Amino acid sequence: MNERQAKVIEAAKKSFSMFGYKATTVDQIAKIAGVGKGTIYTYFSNKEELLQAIVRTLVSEMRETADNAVEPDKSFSENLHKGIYGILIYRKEHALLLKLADEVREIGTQAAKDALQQFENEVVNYIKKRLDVAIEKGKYTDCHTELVAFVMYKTYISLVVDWEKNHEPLSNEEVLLFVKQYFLNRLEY
Amino acid sequence: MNERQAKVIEAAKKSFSMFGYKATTVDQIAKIAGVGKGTIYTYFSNKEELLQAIVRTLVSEMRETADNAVEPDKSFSENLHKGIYGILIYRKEHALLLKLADEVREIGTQAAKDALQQFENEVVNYIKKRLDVAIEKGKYTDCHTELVAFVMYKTYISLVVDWEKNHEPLSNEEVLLFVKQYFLNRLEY
Amino acid sequence: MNERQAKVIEAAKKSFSMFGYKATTVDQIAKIAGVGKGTIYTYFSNKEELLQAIVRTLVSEMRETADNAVEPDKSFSENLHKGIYGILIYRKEHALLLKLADEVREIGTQAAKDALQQFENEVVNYIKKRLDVAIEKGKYTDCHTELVAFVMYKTYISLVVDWEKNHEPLSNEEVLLFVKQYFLNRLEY
Amino acid sequence: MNERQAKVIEAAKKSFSMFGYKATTVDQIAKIAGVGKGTIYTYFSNKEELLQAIVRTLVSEMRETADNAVEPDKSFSENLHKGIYGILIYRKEHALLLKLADEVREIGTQAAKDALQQFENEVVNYIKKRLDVAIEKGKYTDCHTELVAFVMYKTYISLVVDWEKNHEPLSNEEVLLFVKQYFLNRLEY
DNA sequence: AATGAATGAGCTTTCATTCAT
DNA sequence: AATGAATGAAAGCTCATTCAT
Repeated sequence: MNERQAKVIEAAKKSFSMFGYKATTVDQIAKIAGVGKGTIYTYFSNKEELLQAIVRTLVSEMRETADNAVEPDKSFSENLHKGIYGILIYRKEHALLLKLADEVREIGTQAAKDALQQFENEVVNYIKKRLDVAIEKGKYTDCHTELVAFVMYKTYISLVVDWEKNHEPLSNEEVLLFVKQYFLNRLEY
Repeated sequence: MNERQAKVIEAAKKSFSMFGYKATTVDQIAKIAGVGKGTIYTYFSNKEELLQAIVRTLVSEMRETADNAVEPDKSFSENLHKGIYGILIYRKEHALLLKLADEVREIGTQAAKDALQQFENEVVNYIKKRLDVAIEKGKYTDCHTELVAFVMYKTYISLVVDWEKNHEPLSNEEVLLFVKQYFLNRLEY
Repeated sequence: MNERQAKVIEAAKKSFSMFGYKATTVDQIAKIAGVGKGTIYTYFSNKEELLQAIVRTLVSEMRETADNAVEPDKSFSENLHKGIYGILIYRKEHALLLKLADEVREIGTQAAKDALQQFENEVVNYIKKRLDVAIEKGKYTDCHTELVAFVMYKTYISLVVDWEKNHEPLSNEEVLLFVKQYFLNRLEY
Repeated sequence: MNERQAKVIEAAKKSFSMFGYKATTVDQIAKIAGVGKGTIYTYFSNKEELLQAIVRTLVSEMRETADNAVEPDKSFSENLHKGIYGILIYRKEHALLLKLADEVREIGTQAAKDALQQFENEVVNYIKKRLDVAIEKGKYTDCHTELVAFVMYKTYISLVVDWEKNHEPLSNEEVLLFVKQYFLNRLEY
C-alpha cells in the first residue's frame, strides 16, 4: 500500500462518509485525494472494488484492535469494557461501515455485503460468547444471549454514532456508564 | 389527495423502501404505480417533493396513532405501552423513514431533512416527557431523560427493524418484554 | 419503425460507413441524425444493438431484392445477371456490410457476427446452386463450385466497392461485362 | 533497428492483425513485446508512427522479394508466377496490410494512408506492366489492363486471405491453378 | 535508456425533467 | 389531465501519452 493509494482510500472514506456510496462520484474522490481520476483506476479496477478495499481495511483494523484488547487473565466485565473501549477508537470508521452496510445491502455486490455482515456478526458473537460464559458461571441472569448481545451492540452504536448527529457527543466514560447501568447491572463483578 | 396521487405515493414508498431514494428511478415508480411518468410530475414538481410528501404523510399518520393511543386517565406505564404498541403497527413505514433519513441527510434539501428530523424528535420527545413525569412522581430513577428516551427509541428500532434482517422476526410481545426488562424495570407500576 | 428511429439508423449507417463502428461515437450519430443523444437509447439499448439493427435491416432488404430478381422460367445466366443487377442497387449498403463484417469479427458479439456471416453465406450459396445446376445440365465446366462462387462474389465486390476507392466508378454494364468475360465465358447461353 | 525495436514491431504486427489498429492498446503491445510501455515511446513518438513503421517495413520487405523474383531473361508468365509465388510467402503480412488499409483510410493521418496505398499501387502496377508487355507481344488479349491487374490482385487476396476465414486454407498450388484458369488462360506461353 | 505510475480527454450509458400530443 | 418520447447533464470507465525515477 503506497502513499498515493492511501490518499485515495482516505479520500474515499471521507466522501463515502459524507455522501454515501452512490452519491459519491469518482471525480470527487480524485479531487479530495489530490490525484487524477485515472489514478484511482490504477489501483482499483472499479468504484466497487474501492469500496471493498475500504471495508476490508476497516474490518481487519477493528478486529485486530478488539482482539488485542482482550486479556484472557482478566474477568469478563473487564474484558468487555476493554473490548468496547478498543472499538471506541474507531467511532468514525464505525459510522462509515454502518452507512455503507445499509446502502450496499441494495446495490452492492455479494462480496461487499458479506464483508460487512461478517463484521457485525463477529462483534455480536464476541459479546454473546462472553455473556454465555458469564451465565454459565452464574454471574449473569439467563437470557436470550444473542438478542441481548445484538441490542447491546446496537445501543453502543446509537450512543456513539447516532446521538451526536443532533447532540453534543458523549464522552467515552458516559457511554460506558450507560451500558453498565442498563445491560451490565445484573452482572456481579 | 386523489386516487392517482395515492397510487404514486404508495409506489414510491415501496420502491424507496427496497432500493433507497437515489437508486429509485422515476420510471420505476411510474411502472409500479401503473401511471405514466409524466403524471408524477403533474402532482409533484420533482422527485424530492415526492419524498417530502411521503415523509409528511407518514409522520402525520404515526402522530395521529400515537396521540389516539394516549388516554389521560390511564397510568404512565399503561400509556407508554399503548403508545409503543401503536407505533408497532408502523414497523415497515418506520424502516422506510430510517433509511431515508440517513440518505437524505447528505443529498437532500433542507426541507426534506427537516421533515424527517421532526418525526424522530417528536417520538423521542413523547417518551422523554413521560419519563419526566414519572420521575417527578418518584416512579422512575432520575436520569438523563432525553438520552434514555433516545436509546429506548433506537432499541425499539433495533428490535423490530434491524433484528429481522438476519433473524426470525420478534413478536410484538417479545419486543415489549425486552423493553420492559431493560428500561422499565425500575419503574413502579 | 417511426421517423425518428429511421433518422437514427440512417445517421448510424452513414457514420459507420465513413468511420467504422469503433471510431463512430454515439454523439456523432446523434448530431448527424439531428436528435438528442438520449433519444438513441430510447430505441436501441446500446451501441451494439444499433449495429445489429442496421445489419438485420440491410440483410433482409438485400435478400428480398435478390429473391424477387429470380424468375424460375428464365435461363440460368439470365437469372444470374438479374440477381447480380438486383444486388448492384445496394452498392453502398454492401460496402458498409463489408466494413462492419471485418471490424465486428474482432470486437462484436456473436449475434452481430452471425448476422453478417449469414448474409455472405447466402449470397455465395445462391451463386453456387446456380453453378451446380448449370454444370448438371452440361452448360458449365465442372469445377469447385463453392470456391468459384466465392471468388465471383469477391470479384463483384472488388469491382463495385474497392475499385472506386481510387478510380472512377465503373458503370453497371462494365461490371457485368467483366464478370461475363472471366467467369461466364464457358457458359453456353 | 535494434533488438528491442524489432520486438515491439513484431508485437504490434501480431496485435494489429488480431484486433485491428484502434482496438489494440499500447499496453497490449508492450506486454506482448515484453517491454515497458514507455519503451515504445522511446522509439516511436506515438501509436500512429508505430503503424507507419510497420507498414514501411512490410512494404519494403515485400517489394524486395518481388524484385528478386523477377528474372529479365525468363518469359512473362514465368516471371508472373515467380512474382506471385514470392508474394505468397507474405500471406499473413498481407492480411494485416489489408485490415489496416481499411481502418486507416478513415481514422489515420495522410502519412499512414499514403504508405499503405503506395503498396497496393506497386503490386497492381507490377502486374499491369507485365500484362501490357504481353499484349504488345500479342500474347494476351487486349483489355483494360489496370482493371484486370486490380482484379487479379484482389482475387489473389480472396483466395489466400478471405477464403480461409471460413474454410480450409488452399495450398499455394491450388491458388496458382485458379489464377491460371481464370485469368491467364488466354495467355500463350 | 527503460520503466510504469499518473493523467485527463473522451467514450458509453443513465435518468430526472420537459413538453408536444 | 395524462402521457411517454425526447433530452442533455452528469456518471463510470478507458487508454494514448507524459514524466519522475
